Amino acid sequence: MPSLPAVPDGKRPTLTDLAARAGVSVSLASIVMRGAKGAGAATRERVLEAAREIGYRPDSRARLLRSSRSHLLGVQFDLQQPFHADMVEALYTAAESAGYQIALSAVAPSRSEQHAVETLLTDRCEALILLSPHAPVSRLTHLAAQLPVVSVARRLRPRAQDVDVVRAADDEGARQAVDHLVALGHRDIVHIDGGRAPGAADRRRGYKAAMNRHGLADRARLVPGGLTEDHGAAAARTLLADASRPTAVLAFNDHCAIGVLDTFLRAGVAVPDEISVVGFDDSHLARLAHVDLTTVGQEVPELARLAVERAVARLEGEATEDDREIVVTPRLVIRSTTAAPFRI
Amino acid sequence: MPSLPAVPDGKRPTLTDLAARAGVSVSLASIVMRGAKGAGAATRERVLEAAREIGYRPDSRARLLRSSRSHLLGVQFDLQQPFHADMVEALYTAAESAGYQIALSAVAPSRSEQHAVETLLTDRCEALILLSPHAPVSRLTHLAAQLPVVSVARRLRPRAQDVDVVRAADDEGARQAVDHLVALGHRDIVHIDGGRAPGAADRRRGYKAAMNRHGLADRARLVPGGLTEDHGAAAARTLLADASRPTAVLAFNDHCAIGVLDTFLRAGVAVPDEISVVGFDDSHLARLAHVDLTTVGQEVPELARLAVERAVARLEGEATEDDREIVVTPRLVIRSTTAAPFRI
DNA sequence: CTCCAGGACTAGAACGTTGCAGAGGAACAG
DNA sequence: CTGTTCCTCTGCAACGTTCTAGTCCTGGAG
Repeated sequence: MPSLPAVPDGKRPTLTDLAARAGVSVSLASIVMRGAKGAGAATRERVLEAAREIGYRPDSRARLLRSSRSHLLGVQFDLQQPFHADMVEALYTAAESAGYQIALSAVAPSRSEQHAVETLLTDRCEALILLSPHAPVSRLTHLAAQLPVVSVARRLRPRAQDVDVVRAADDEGARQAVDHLVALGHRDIVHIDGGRAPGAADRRRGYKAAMNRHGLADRARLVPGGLTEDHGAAAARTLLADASRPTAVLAFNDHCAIGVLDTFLRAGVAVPDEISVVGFDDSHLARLAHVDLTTVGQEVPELARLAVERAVARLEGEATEDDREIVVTPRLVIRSTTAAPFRI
Repeated sequence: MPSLPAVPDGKRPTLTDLAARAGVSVSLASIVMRGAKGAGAATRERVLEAAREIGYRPDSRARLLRSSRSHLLGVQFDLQQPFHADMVEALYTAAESAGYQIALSAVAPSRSEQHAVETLLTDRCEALILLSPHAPVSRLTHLAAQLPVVSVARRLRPRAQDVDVVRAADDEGARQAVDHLVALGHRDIVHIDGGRAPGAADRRRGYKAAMNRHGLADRARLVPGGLTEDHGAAAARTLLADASRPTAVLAFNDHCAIGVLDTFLRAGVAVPDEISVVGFDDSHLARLAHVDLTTVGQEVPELARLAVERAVARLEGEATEDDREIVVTPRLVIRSTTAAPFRI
């Protein structure tokens, strides 16, 4: 015999069941359940009581089907990026306070962006918030022809038609980091970059510009890196093998910086005594007590709030056409991996 | 070619639009779009072509509303746990090959489990897969009275009524780790535990039992730890402050182990030369080239497959009542943080 | 030639909601 | 007492699908 149905009757209770139980019409039950006005206090209480008794739960699909607005924002994120995890959390609360809901779709090695977006679309999301999307600009514009699209943390150049961008000022962040290091007395500052990752080009540019401005153009040096600990570790090994070791390193992101830290540690190079390290993102990794990494904060809650705000503005037709890009100034968070350089 | 705006009036195209465009009835268009049989080859092609032209996309909400089955599995996961990220990825593929879809709902400091489950329920998920849920057993059984519930990685004792459990044999994993260390020649093996975290009690038990079996009962030693790097780092500091330092450490999970590694590194204690370290989970953290942590693998794809399989079995009434718990044997992955102890 | 099987196609009723157009009353102003 | 207004409540038609029960063919068996 097949296992017993989860619920006695097997069926999940509907508005009709609820209405019957409370002895009112379906419409009235609906009114009560969504807290609309137009129901008497006594009846309201009776309906709510009945709902509790039979364990009634509104069916969001039917609800959304009926009202043409779904109030759903689709969010595409990468399961392996802590920065995305932080963003998703912030997006939940930002969306909630704007009266919207979030539908998540994950990207992973075995699940492409294309696939992720596909499911969000069939779920009838009204707008898409894509975290550091890698898709070609052509695909993004094609999407944007169908519904509002916000790209977070990935700058689009040339600006993609109809695609909104919310991002941190990566160049400015790199500048802040360099300024901080220079103020401490550093002159040999290396940047381990992020290759083709979203934001990497801007961080490179900001780094170079800042070095120039401090008259250190000839000391500027880029080392190829990437987004992961492994990339950082490899770059750090390159630096260690070198005759002239820098006194400070600006890594592409926190992950990368941690790879750097770890490699230095293993090689017996003291941080920050012998070398200073700065990360980027201020993800929760950086905040771990034993890491305590100086890093450039991306103001996650702010980015999330703006992304939602922009998506909603497009949906309600409030946004103008000439402010497609919102840039948030990052904020340097000084912790314990930077200090004045070792003087000879 | 960049197709033109979906439909003149800006509305997303529906089956009716598609049918009109292709010159067939709505029913037939539906048949073609879901690949059912009952349509001629020529017509089929014509409808598909029309769908491409107007950019038609089925509306999953309407679809699910109509067919009483939603084929949706709700997954609750923690944004901050890498192990969960790995599981989610595996769940996507497992569900897909079982003909089901996944709806994600995240747990985070600012978003409770209760809230996460709430949204999954209103989304009409047919079953719930909860990754290391912390909810009290009473709430789980209450949920399970409404729909099939699978708890992954959290053992429920006493067995909760109607709740399925899929988990790794945590005690067995701890045993494997201890056996490995003993085989290498270690005798002073410490376990940094996970407190009240799901699985922690079993790992403690497995550790103690293994130590007993090797006649090392009097050397067994527990140090309070936890799930994060910080917990591991704190525990490691305790060990370092001690007069008699162990030669090997079994940490509660990879995160914790990494905190331990880092602290040892900073203190100039060489791993594995002076002390061996073993983690738990084989999350991608452990696989990073510069970490290369010996760890107990949880067989993520297998856990995911079984969780989906079990949920589906309940839904289709195929599962019996007396095999509520599925236990998967973990597998020790030996990397480079373990070696024979330093001999005096 | 008749009959029937079966393939291609269609009409219309669900699914669980919400929104709209009203039906009854009670309260109140005139 | 009449008319008006407001409030509570109801019935019914959507929303975009799928499903059931057909209709209308074509062609092959008898």
